Amino acid sequence: MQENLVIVESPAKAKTIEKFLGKGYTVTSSFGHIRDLAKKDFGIDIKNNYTPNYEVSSDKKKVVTELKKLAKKADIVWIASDEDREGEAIAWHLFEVLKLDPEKTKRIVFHEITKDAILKAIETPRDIDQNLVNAQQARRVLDRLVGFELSPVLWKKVKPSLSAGRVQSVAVRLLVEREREIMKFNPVASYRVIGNFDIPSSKSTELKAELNNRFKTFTEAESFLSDCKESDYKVSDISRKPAKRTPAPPFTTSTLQQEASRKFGFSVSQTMTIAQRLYEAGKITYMRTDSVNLSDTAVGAAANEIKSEFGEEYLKIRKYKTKAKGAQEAHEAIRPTYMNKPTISGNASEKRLYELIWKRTIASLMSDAQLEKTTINIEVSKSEHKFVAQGEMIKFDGFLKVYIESTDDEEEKESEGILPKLTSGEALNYNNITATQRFTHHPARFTEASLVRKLEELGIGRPSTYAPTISTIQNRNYVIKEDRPGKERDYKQVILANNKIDTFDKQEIAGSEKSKLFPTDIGIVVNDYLLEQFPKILDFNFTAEVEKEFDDIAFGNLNWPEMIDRFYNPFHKSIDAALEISGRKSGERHLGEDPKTGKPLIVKIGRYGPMAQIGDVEDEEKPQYSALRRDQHLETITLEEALELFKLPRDLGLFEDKKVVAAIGRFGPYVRHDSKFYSLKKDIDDPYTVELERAIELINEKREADKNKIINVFTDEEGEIQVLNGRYGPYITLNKQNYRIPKSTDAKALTVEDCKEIIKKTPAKTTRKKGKK
DNA sequence: CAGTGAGCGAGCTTCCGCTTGACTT
Repeated sequence: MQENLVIVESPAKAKTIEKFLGKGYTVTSSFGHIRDLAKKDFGIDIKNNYTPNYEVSSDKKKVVTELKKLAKKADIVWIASDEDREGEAIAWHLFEVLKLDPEKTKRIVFHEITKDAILKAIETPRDIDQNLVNAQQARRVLDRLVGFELSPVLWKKVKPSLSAGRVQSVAVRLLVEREREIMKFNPVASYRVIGNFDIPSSKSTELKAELNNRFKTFTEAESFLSDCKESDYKVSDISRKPAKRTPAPPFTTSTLQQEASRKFGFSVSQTMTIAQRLYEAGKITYMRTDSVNLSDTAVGAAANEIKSEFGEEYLKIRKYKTKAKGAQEAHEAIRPTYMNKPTISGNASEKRLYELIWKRTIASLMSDAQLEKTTINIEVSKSEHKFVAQGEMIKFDGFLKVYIESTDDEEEKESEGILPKLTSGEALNYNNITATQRFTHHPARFTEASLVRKLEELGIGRPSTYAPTISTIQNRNYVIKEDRPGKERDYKQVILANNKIDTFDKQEIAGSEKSKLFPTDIGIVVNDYLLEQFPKILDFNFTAEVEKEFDDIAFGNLNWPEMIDRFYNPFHKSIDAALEISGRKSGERHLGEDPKTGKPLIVKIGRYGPMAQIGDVEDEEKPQYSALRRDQHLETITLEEALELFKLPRDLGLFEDKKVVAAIGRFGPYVRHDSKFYSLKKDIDDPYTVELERAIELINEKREADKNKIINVFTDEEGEIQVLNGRYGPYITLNKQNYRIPKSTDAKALTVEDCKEIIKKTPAKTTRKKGKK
């Protein structure tokens, strides 16, 4: 019997396909790419027509040996990697590395994992498309050149270990520019007027309506309310208009990330981890895709489910087409494998994500919702302005029965309910009319998911890299994801009720943020520098432009080293030019003079991050330094705020003949005594005012707590072995290394020998390979 | 893992896109 070897990219896919093909076919996977450019010397021979130097990655050595073994045994090797650029390159690398025989190698592709599709693919094999492979090589080489030439410039000019690249640097730019827009933004106030009306003809109901005008000033609002006091009200006009709503298309990677973030607050990497588990369990299709397409079999299964669950009238077959820039359509949309399973077993997040995917997929094939929008105008006899009430009634729910897409708008949504029955000309009485001062909102900060959406819109990055990119810019400390409290803001409210107008001064919290991305000072300085020196790379259209050329290469109309050469020559010149300019980029700002010494006060990025400095390094007297606090930024800190920093550390006095000092560190305010740290209590202590007496109290408290922490101490020739109580239960510590105590051991009873035994048995800490997380 | 910020300098950092495990304090 003929032995066949089929190679796909993912092991989960291999498992499924093996079932379809049966005897004579071994299906295995390459686990993605098996080779990459070497790390040293760029992995590219630039002088020699950009010849790439590929190496089997260290974590792929095992896979490659295994594949070689299997290929040797096979009569025919079927390479079934994805049909896109990267997939074609994987096919070519496999062919090269496994040294396959052209006569015995066939390249096949399929778009859905069904028996029919796979059998059909096997009947229509083709050759490896070298043009498509070349387009990938161009992509790979360009990214390496950009990344490995730009990053070292940053090491010299800003700070070591920083990074830059075609994708990540644009992501940071988007955040920095949005942040600047927000800083510049001045909220504009206006008065929004809401009227609540009684309906004499039906005593129970009330009608809420908003004025079709907002007043710029308090005086205008107040004078309008005085007019209202003297006015009569009547329904002047009622209009009803039919409307419809259509469902959103099935999920792609980026839309799944957005909805999971909006509906459940998942980070993009959380969503991907959960989706990966669902995929491996065979519950959903592949989760890294930019396609909204559903296979015919899936549409059929979904149609059956809709008909039996909701009825024929709820079914509407639609064909979705992908619009995203640079989409490569190697897969289907993300959908349940079995459309007749609305729920699954699994943990809570797996269930939630699965149900979301099921609902979205089903809804995408359901009927439009039919609505009726009603608008009622109310005339005010003493004013030209009108009140407008809007209502919405669902006449046929259609897809709304299962799924409603969320939006990023945080604006409070006025629920547009059903309006009471009224007739034109009917008189109304006001119950109360309220003018509230409202403020315009600055542009929204990005969440992880909304940044992914923006990148996708620009055609930058791929489904497999969205989550890693978001992590990289956070790991480099260009960006931080955090909550920030809002500020208290005063606003005015004028209320007309019971024939009386009253004014209230009120407060609200405005501008609080939850789980948003903020650029850091480093991110801002790096972005400004890159934008100044390498505007082309940071251009939002750069990726789209090179993608066009990659397409030309893929069609065989452009030679890839030529394309790279045209890009590289001017690019490399700009690198040299940037390195010629002496000095570092520190984002230095001169804030003014220190009133005490008359010396200049500056803020800048120092070796350890953002800092303030009084005096010059060249002065006789050494400058004073202070790190900025976490909530302070180079661009916005004022002279007063910076001077405040130098009031710390404060000398509190002596305790047990040693100095006690109060200051603020990375983990917040603390007092230091005898080179030990004692945290100040949040909301109770203030480092600017705390007294010695209180500091001693804190020191004693901590000493007491530490007593309970120590179970036992032994002194050994290797150092001090301590048995301690920790967060995760008792543990042993020696020379700053911690060791776990086996369960069911009484920590108190451990002897020195027991401890040494445990230490010896603990495997040496696997020194994490480079690329710290 | 909290304080620092001078200067020297070995050796290292870094990209984007395919994939899945090992990591547990």
